[in-house]
Amino acid sequence: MGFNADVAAALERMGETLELLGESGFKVVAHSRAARVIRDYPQDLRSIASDEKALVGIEGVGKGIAKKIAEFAQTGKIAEADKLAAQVPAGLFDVLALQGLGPKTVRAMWQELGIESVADLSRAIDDGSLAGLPRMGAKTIENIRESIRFASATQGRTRIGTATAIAEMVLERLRQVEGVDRVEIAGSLRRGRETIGDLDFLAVAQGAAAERCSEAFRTMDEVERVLAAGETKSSVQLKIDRGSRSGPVRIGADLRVVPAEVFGSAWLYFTGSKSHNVRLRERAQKKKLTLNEYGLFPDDGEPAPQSRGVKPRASATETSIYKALGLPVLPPEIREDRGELELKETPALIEADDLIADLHAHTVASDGRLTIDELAQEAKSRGYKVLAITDHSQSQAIANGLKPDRLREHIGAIREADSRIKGIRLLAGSEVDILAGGKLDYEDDLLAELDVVVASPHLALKQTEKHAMKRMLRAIEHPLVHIIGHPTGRLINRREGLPLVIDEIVAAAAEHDVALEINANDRRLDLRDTHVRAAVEGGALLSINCDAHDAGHFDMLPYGVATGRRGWLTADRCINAWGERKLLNWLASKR
DNA sequence: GCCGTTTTCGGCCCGACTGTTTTCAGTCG
Repeated sequence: MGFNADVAAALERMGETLELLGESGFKVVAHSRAARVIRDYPQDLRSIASDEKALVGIEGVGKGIAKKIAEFAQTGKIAEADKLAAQVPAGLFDVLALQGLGPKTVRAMWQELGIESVADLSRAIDDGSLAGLPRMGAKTIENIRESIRFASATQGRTRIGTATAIAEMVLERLRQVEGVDRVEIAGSLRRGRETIGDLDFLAVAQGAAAERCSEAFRTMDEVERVLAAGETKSSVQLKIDRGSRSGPVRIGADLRVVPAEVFGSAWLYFTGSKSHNVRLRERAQKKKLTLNEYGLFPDDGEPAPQSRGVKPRASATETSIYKALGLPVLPPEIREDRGELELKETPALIEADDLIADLHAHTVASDGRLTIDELAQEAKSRGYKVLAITDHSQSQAIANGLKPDRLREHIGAIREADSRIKGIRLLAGSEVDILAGGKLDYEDDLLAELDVVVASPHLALKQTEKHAMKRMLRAIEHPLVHIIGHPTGRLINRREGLPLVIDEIVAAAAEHDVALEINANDRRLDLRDTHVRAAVEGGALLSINCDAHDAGHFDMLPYGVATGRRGWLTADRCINAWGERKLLNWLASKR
């Protein structure tokens, strides 16, 4: 999708290539780190690609990478990367991606046995030639066989909603184990990432209880494979059959069991992100301290202070460690090494309780499951004070979109319900299609009758950047539009969505006082976290909505809120978190 | 390849676990 993502992918691949060619690990890490920073960068780097000084100003980008970015902007490729890639068989990257196989082993397979793909590897297992490699015993081979099987049965990272449901099931089980004082989620799920690689759990227990906890974890019915079973750490692969069309969900899960006095340092460590942790350790080193999962210790130059009886400066809580490092306490969602260590105080990020309004919901009039009354009662029961009912517009024939006369009738029904139902304010709205050329799906006189216009792209989502930008800017500039719904139209793991230059979209939204949606549905989460960050930096308003088509969809609000928090969103910039009067005044100002 | 109020060269975060080894390399997070 955008330029940054393309450059990042090229650098990522280059790092893997260097790894397979046996280059220094530090060089590899430098490439993958630059790739990550560039992928997350809130501004489109194309605009500064010729400005080497500006590029080098980005953390993790030096002269070498800056030149590659400039080259990529000019020619669409990196000559050196292509030259290196030509030396490595393309199929080898899939081998490197297998669980348990790293660069050293894959390189040996390639150099010694001519293995160039997963298929080659399978053959080498079957014909016995793999066993000829050093350190390649029967168990290792069996593990590789299993990893190949697991990889072919898994499709990438798991959506946060699915991962949350599985994690809660595991939590409940572990919390029932006798003598286990506490169990918490860590890892990317705690940080609220849109997709989850592995589930991470942290338990507080000691002695026999710790063993019982690990045992309970490894013997759950859903465990398909045990990868590690140590004293403090267990690692498994889960298979959960949820009776869904897409088949069973497979996901890895790790459990660490620690005593209560080191809980904080362990939780910090296992929550990550990895690069946030690296930053914290660097910070610790500058203060002549050393940080690991057992605590923050004075650095005496020797390793493993915890096992030498050294007393930690902090370890029981995350708060105590951040404080001892001279940092504000940083919420998990922003622990991504995206500049959070520069913060002077804990940011007041938006919380679910701040939201008094949902401004995007569907009824049976189009493709929702609930009537106006049912939807209103559901929203009210969840504590909302304002609900906008926004059924689909006429072009969405497949979703039973409303023709103008039906919409006029619907507006009347919503107003009638609003006068009758107490305790929640109902607004008449529409989720209006932004047609391929940027025109809206209703005439202006009808749009003007609506309290809320959410303008969204649904069709023609494979447009070129040029067409997509023209289309979306036209919608943003429309004076009757309040919110741009799921602005890119992406579906996680399924569809890229429109290739938008996000800082230009943000600038236009800020200029025209239009809010950009964070659609909380975990299939969408659109805008995504890095886009939200760009919007926050660029001064645009945001709107977090559940896009409810059914009662249960309101349960997805936390994912939208987490995405907002990951983008450093504060309540004052989110229209759903404004007071009722301020919100209604703002909506009315566009009428 | 990146980075620098001790450095423009010489560092670069830290530990658990596994499997194959007689003391450790490789992988992972």
